[in-house]
Amino acid sequence: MSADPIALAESHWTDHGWAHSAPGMRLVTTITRVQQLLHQRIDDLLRPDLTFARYEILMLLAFSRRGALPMSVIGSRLQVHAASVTSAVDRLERDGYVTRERVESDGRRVLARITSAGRKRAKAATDVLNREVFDDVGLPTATARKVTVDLDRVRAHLGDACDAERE
Amino acid sequence: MSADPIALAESHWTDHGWAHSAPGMRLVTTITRVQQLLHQRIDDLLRPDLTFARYEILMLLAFSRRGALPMSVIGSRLQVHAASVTSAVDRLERDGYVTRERVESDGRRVLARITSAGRKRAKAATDVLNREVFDDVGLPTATARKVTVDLDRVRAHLGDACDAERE
DNA sequence: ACTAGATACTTTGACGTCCAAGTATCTAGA
DNA sequence: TCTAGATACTTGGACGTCAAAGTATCTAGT
Repeated sequence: MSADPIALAESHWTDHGWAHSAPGMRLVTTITRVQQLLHQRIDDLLRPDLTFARYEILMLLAFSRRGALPMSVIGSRLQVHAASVTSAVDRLERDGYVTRERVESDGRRVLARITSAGRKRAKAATDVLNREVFDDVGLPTATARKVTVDLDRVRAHLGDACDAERE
Repeated sequence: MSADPIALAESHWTDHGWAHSAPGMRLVTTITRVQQLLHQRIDDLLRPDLTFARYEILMLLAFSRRGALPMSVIGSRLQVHAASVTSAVDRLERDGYVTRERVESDGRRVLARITSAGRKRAKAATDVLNREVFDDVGLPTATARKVTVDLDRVRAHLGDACDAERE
């Protein structure tokens, strides 16, 4: 019997009469585990002043035309809750990578703006992540692309608007 | 241009000269997003008394020979930090699904034991998750298996001991 | 001109993640 | 017999997730 906890769980599923659900269960658990490993690795590389969540916000701002975006747009683009954006931007502001300013023409809106220290940190973080994570995820590029296409179908199935719907 | 935030990010990556890293970045971000969607869906189905983390512990105990396991074994099997096990078992105990008892022969060890209410809840939760998530993840079974195999290679690459190492 | 409803953001709280530190117990070796 | 080092678990804290609620601002319609 395998020592892999996920393979073990699949065996249990089958033994208990849920063979039909076992492949789906194994895929879901595997996705959860891979995400956990990736995030541990990425957070290790970005420590102590960045996490993946904060890094994503910095990159979004770095890519934007004026280096600033309303908080609601950040939440929408990263597909996270407004409260999560508030929390992460709080820390980026604390560390001097971002500033916040109210939009004069619409008092409801807050712009998060990347600072030059933030741009510099974003660049350094990207260099590390490209080199240590993204350049080699353990699959040949063609396979990585194929897995992404398949996972886009899972995203579409779960309600995400993504490119899988255009195929 | 695509409205998919992840596809957009890949375009930015390529535009900034990081084309080599772009497929890896897209896969990593897609895995993160799929995991987020899956967990939102699963937690919605298990609310209000279970989360995926707690459900996994219940299933581990339900599958075990005596319906009880030391906390350290739970952490090891689920590959989470001991403090996370403490937190989740606290809540399972609060809700009457699990009890805790110190091992007489080894005072360091605490056994978590599933109660009959816990078994019943685990069964009901499995029925719901099998029907609503695992039976149809948006991919044909053969494709789901193939993606799992590929993600196992990513796990192995990141240091997990799993079946990918035996192939 | 006014207001109900919508939008934007923050705050509070629960949750589970990990890290670091603390407490309790066990054990191999001297 | 004793103790240093190891093991097991809990606690405190930071973090980011979401839900719910609160506060502030905007706007379409009357």
